[in-house]
Amino acid sequence: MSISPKAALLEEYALVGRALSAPARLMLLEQIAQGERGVEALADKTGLTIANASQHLQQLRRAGLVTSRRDGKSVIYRLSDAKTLVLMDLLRVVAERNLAQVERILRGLSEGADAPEPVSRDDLAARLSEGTVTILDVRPADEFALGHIPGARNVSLGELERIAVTLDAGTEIIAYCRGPYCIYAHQAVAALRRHGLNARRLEGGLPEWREDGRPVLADAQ
Amino acid sequence: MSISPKAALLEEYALVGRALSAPARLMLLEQIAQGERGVEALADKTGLTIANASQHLQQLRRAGLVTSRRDGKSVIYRLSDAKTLVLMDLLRVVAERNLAQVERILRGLSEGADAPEPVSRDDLAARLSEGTVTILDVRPADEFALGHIPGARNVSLGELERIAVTLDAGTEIIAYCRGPYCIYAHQAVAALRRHGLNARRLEGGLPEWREDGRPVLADAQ
DNA sequence: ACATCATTCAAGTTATTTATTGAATGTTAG
DNA sequence: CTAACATTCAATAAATAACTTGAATGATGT
Repeated sequence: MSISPKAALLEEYALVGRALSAPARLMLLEQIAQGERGVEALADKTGLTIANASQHLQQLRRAGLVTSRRDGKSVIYRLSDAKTLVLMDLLRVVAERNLAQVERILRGLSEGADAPEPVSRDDLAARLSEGTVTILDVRPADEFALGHIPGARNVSLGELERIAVTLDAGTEIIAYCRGPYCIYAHQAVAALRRHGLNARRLEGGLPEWREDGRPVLADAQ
Repeated sequence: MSISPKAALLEEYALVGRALSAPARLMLLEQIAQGERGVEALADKTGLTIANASQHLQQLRRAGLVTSRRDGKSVIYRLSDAKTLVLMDLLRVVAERNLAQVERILRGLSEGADAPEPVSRDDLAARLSEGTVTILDVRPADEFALGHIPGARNVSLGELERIAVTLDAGTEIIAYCRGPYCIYAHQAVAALRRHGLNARRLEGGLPEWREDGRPVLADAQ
């Protein structure tokens, strides 16, 4: 303990903050939150080189945000626990609350259409059992396969325009995607509303839904 | 919006993480959590130069963690809201849970004496009304003056040895300091226990106590 | 044992961040 | 208006972090 313990402690706490300070690592966290994955899959999804992704993942692990295990030839990364999700969401909440820039970006996604308040997960759960709602999962098919809300229909943003005309204008549509940092649901809701449909966004994404202990359907591996 | 909105958003969220990635800024946050203060006072307390502190404070402000207002010649900084405290504490929790290094540093503070579990704020509040407990505030006098738990006695670590012999071995002693990152209370409890006293640490510090909506006594300014 | 595959390590380059210094800004008091 | 003061800005040097490339490690299957 050559330096003061106080400074040493702050250094360790700052390590956690530093892990959250690079967009590349937030992207990785978002992906890992969809379900555990190996380095190559994560690198693919995020557009990072494998070596680069590996290094970022090690930083996340050192900070205690993710853990890894070896599965045959692959190393599988997953979130350590729910605290990582809470941290990720707090980052978003603080940013959205205080950074005018974020407001502008999110408003830009709606392109004129007014974005309605998101639906809470409690509300959706209640409505799910009544069957009075259409749920759209706007994530890529492979993430949908790893787990999705029961009854949700997987639609890519590209297909959305084509599918919009087939949807019932009377039934409310609720769209969700990856979670705090994902903008697919924002874009889907805006597109649907331009078609005159009654669409809203789910608060949070699949990781938060799962974390609530609600049912998640996964395709057999 | 020259780059993708997704990347722009992540950049903004990462800004919040980056603000939490430097020990100097965590120190500043800890100080600001004691009560609002001007740049010079914060620089003094943290040992930073004024210009340096000013720049760090602006980063914290850009990230939305603190806000500032002008009061005469001074610029006063304060925490934006309770979310900042939650973020700070989550950093500590994640670090303590996963970083063996933190464990070692904290254990080193106790120097052999086994550290008991901290007392919850609920427990302390209950015991306060019964008057069956001695509360020690081990922060510097000026921070004590800005606000402290009613009935607490302000004692510096230096005075502690001298005062230990005057304390009743039968009454439980509860020590607190600045909050998540402060180690004074750890050290005080260790010292008192070496004197055979029944001492424990309060969970969290003054900022958390205040945030709970509990009474705080401040000396007249 | 050998070849193969996924991941990590190591070294070098580029880009960011930090701390310091001195000047500039904005506010109050005389 | 001017002087005094607190803070911020600007420019620099030093320290850190990010990304790339190619080699090394570790596990699996033949």
